[in-house]
Amino acid sequence: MSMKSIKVKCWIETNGDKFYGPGPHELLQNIKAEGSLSKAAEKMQLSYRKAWDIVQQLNKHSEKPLVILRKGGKTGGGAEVTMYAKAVMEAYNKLQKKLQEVSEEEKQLIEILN
Amino acid sequence: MSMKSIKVKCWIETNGDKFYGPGPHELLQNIKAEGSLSKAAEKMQLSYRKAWDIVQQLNKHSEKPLVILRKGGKTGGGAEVTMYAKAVMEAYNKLQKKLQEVSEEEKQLIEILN
DNA sequence: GTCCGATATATATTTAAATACATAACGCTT
DNA sequence: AAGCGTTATGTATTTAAATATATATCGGAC
Repeated sequence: MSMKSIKVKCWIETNGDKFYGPGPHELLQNIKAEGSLSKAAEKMQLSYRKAWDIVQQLNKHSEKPLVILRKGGKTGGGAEVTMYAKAVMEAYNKLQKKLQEVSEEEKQLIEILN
Repeated sequence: MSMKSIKVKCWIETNGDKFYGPGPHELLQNIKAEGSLSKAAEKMQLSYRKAWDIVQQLNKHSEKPLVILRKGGKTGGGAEVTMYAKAVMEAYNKLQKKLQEVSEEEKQLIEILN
């Protein structure tokens, strides 16, 4: 037997460039949980440099900022996601979940392959 | 204004490895149209080598072959997709189309972003 | 049996992405 | 003013994917 399964991925583009997808989404989740960009990156085995770049792109192409980065202070600094980001994350979760459900209802392709 | 749009991609995995997705799908379409693997690859700006590898993986992980390659003969050789492949292609098209529709109905994410 | 146009396959090169590394800057604490 | 933990940023290195190149093979046509 072959054990085939359907996967779905969705993302947002702006002017044909990727803006928000699984990678940024996971990063935001980790920032929310850790309160630190470096820890968030480490958690998903991503270089800090790359994680920082992602945050720049997100904020640059968004009407309102998604992530606030602070340096210095008693904790050395930190990162947090905005309320706005939380709304985006939730809507994205909802869409991804729905798409996965739809793909699993549509059994035709899997049946043919097995 | 930001001109944001939702994109969706689906694919089939077997044992956690990608089996059938947008790339192979486009290649099969081109093989069907051209009757030649080299022409099919050229059409989508893909190296022949890579296209050939994709065909091997497709046939290797499928119950029935998806592509038949022939060498020699009056035309020098050629490639064709099987009836089975045509069924897979159609089912995949249908699923991809449906997912795109669902994603566009779910306006919530786009509304938030704009 | 030579030529033609396609597939078959190994190896080398190129390319793009990601990582690694190094160093600076910040602001609070002591 | 020195130390801390974090963000900030340029540059070098590594890695993986894809391509390029070269050559062999097949089988019908002439």
